[in-house]
Amino acid sequence: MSKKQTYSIGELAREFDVTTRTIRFYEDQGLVSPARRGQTRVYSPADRVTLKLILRGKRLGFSLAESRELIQMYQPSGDNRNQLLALQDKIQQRREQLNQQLRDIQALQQELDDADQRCEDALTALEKPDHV
Amino acid sequence: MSKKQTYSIGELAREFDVTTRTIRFYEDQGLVSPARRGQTRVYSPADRVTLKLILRGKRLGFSLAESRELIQMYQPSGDNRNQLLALQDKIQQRREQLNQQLRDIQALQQELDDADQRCEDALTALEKPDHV
DNA sequence: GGGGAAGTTTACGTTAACGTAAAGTATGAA
DNA sequence: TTCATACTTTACGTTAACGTAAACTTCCCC
Repeated sequence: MSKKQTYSIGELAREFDVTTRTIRFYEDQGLVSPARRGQTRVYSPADRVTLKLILRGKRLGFSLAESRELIQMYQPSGDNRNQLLALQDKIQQRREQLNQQLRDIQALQQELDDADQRCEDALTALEKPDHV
Repeated sequence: MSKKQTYSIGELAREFDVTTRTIRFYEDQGLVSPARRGQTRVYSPADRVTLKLILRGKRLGFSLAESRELIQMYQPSGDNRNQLLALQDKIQQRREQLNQQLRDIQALQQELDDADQRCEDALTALEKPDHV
């Protein structure tokens, strides 16, 4: 009725612009565990979300190990108090890392603006060589 | 009068929490070019800024090649019009990449908040087992 | 003048994250 | 039936970003 319920490995590879090798590698590393129909992998919408998380992590420079942690934060095995507290600790650490990245991005944006301005100035100087 | 004018490789390594091997490696890759006093490397404040840029790039998941580009944006060889225009193009591409990272961070922050909330709920449920 | 600390070069080793190739299976169209 | 396409496993290859070790010089201190 609504969205597609399963995906082939090729479909996901095309959608996320990675190779099937990459997706199988993530499975090797225990990041996704698609169902099987015979030999063939069958991915659920939840698997697709997991892939999205991994690739978003990649764009932020996360290693696969870090992304694995993020994914586990999504499925808290909420029976043990200490595990939950440890998880909150990790969540807090991630928050701080993200805030650092935010500061880095803002600094870089400022510097790109400056660099752009210097380009403009240099171009203007080229157009009007001795216009005082 | 004001700040220190030169730095040894060891000083910078300590300040930025990397090994001297790392700093020499960056030199190998053409990212920094410190002066020499005899054999010994002598780093200027500008070299120090360059290192800062590299490490900030690292925190954002940039490769050294990408950081090299960023550094070159900082020192525009402002004599050629086409080079300047190409540089502005690259600056624009970087801007877009940073904006993507911003969106990724915001999405992740939201999800971390959700995950944290689920932890809280699970913990609360543990404390008050059958409080209706 | 003998350490010790910090610097140097050279070079092989290591890890992550896939790439690439080989060889086989399944399935639908012509 | 044969061909193309998409899937599978297995396994060796590759690149980036350093780590690590060896062997050497310089300088300072007691």
